[in-house]
Amino acid sequence: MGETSFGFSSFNGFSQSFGFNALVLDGGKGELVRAPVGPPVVAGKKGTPAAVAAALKSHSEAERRRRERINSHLTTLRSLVPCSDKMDKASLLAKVITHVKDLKRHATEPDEDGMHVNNGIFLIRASLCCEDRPDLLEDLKQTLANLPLKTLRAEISTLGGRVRNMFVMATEGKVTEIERHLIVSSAHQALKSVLDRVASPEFSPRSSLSCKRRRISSFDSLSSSS
Amino acid sequence: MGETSFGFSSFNGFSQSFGFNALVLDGGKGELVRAPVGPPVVAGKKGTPAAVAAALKSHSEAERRRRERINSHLTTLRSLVPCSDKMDKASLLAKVITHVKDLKRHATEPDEDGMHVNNGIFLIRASLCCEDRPDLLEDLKQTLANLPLKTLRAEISTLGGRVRNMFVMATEGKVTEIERHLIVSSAHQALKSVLDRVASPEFSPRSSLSCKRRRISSFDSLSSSS
DNA sequence: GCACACACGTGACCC
DNA sequence: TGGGTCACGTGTGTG
Repeated sequence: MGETSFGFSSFNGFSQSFGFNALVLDGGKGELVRAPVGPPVVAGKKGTPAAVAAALKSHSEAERRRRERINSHLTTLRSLVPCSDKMDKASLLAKVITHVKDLKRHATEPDEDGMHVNNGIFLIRASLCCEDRPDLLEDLKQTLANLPLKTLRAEISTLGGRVRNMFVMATEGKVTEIERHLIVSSAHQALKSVLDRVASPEFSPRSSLSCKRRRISSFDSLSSSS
Repeated sequence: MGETSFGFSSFNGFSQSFGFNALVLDGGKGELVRAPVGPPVVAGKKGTPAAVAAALKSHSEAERRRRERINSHLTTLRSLVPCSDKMDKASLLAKVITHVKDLKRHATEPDEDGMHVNNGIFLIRASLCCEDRPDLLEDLKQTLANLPLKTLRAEISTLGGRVRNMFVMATEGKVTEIERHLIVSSAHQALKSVLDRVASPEFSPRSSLSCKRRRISSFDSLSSSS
């Protein structure tokens, strides 16, 4: 049986290229493959040699299809998790595991701190509530454009002369923990300067700004003023 | 070489159990394994028979370790994605793919409507802001217990005689789109009745309730009252 | 018997 | 050169 194993092994290199033709070729040369050993070593157990050869072939083809199915899934997984190109199979799966865990973790604590981590890409949610002024929106737009973030969503609502803005921004690519803190603090700083430009604090005691997990919520600031 | 292949195949069953001992045994019986064929069939190409046997053994062991690594990752993945027990390898990977896609999709639309979907399991975020009263919390606790949801997170803050609650709740299992709507609306209804029990609306004009995407935000209600 | 899925050892290839 | 990964065919078990 060992011999037939080896013989078919070499033949199957061709069967991959030629597809079904190889079956005919294989069936024709089936005897040759088993020739090197004199006696019918183990193969005598089953039916005619041609039949067992055909069965073996369909078996290997099925196995090949199975491998292709698995590997195609692995490549789509590779495209789904970042930086997994040219990574070995086991490492890819390990990365998929941590990725799933990360995503799952953030799915169960939504909106806790206004920031979501997605495998190196960060989402920052900032909200801002203050008195309205003529060019506030233009100011905000400029400020956001100068940040190393792209704005995914923005919500603006006004009521009674006050304006409330909410943004969801994301880093352009993967960032380290340190870069994350720098970006967040600079975003906070920038939005704070926008607030300062609205009016002097003593004239606008009810402004609020939320960025990252430290939030001066609109609820708090408005309640304390009432 | 075919013979050695078959011989090692049977031997490896032991090597798995006995580990390194099998190598010694193998070195000692190396000749015996290849004995059945008289001439040095194919093995003449490389070094001493014992050497090639040792190489082959370490090779197959390395491959076995590789398989174990991959499979262990697959089993942890199986524990991570729901309903993937007793599922074939390819299907498992397919499920992992859709799972990752789902999680990713909801990671990029955070907090949009206070509800996150996770493969049939729904997260509902509800927040509630009103005047405090003695047994408000007990009332809330009862109300939530009667909903077909489990509470994942709860935040309570009070300020100036007002109380603000935030809950993240999840369905116990997978639910359909229709069930989702029913659950959400019943949750909204239940929480609304809690608010009504605080005081008559005319005495508590600044109560707010957020559930699902229709949100009477604290900002709106508080601003309108100021 | 047939179809399917898995683990295994092995040749080829790459550092 | 070894130590690693990969694809392959095959043996084997399950339905």
